[in-house]
Amino acid sequence: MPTELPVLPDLASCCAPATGGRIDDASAESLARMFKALADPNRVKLLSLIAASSGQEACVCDLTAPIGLAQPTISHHMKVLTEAGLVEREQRGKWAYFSLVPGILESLAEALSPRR
Amino acid sequence: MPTELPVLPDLASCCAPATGGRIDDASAESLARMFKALADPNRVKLLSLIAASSGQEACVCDLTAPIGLAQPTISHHMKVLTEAGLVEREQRGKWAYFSLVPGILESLAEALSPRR
DNA sequence: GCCTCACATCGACAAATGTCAATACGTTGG
DNA sequence: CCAACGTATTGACATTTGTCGATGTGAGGC
Repeated sequence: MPTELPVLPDLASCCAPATGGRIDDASAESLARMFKALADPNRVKLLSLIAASSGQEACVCDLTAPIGLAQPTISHHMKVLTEAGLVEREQRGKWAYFSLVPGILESLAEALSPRR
Repeated sequence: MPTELPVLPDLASCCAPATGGRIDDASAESLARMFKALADPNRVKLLSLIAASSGQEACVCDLTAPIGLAQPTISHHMKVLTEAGLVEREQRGKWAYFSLVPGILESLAEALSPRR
């Protein structure tokens, strides 16, 4: 099977708890990679918009106006979110629909919860 | 009351849920600011080390060796974490002790939890 | 008072990031 | 097949970021 999948964080290693013990290098990097995707206010807004949309999905055309950035910039941010494993992309006709990866935010939240 | 507090995220606005509705600009920026502090693997490791330490606290001298970075770099990362409101700094004698801000990770986790 | 220790700040540098205009790509409708 | 539309990619640019060596600062110990 193809190794070297560059960013897609397998859920197993992505969400080892950050607290409650010394974290290993791989887990720290997986976690940091996902947090980095959330480290931009516009990407937080994008996620929020998608989560608030009916069906938990939205296309780029729905996101450009509320955020107030140019279309290529929105595409760039969506690529970052996708490669971080936070959203999924599905092409339907001319439109690209993005939706939250099920359970990913819960997993992230779990990684943050202390004590376990 | 003093406005323009530069980074310290008052818990009220920092942790408005990112999902479950369109987030406002201020909340998006507060959230992004905290995620940005977590967006570096070495800072994730630092938080993990502190959380795993007895008494939930550690000084810089305890953190330098496990992370494997120079002392000024550790100090820099701790400053980032402190200014993001994730850790607190307390000077005791010659040492600077850092500890997790109580409840902050839970609040962040809550902001990530969908549906609310 | 000095010297040492623990830590912070400064200056510099390469690397990564956010943004946009211009352009390319793929799908649909005529 | 051609034109229009929705997105993605490219190239460019200023800004930010992570890192370190050198230096500054402040508290204790002699």
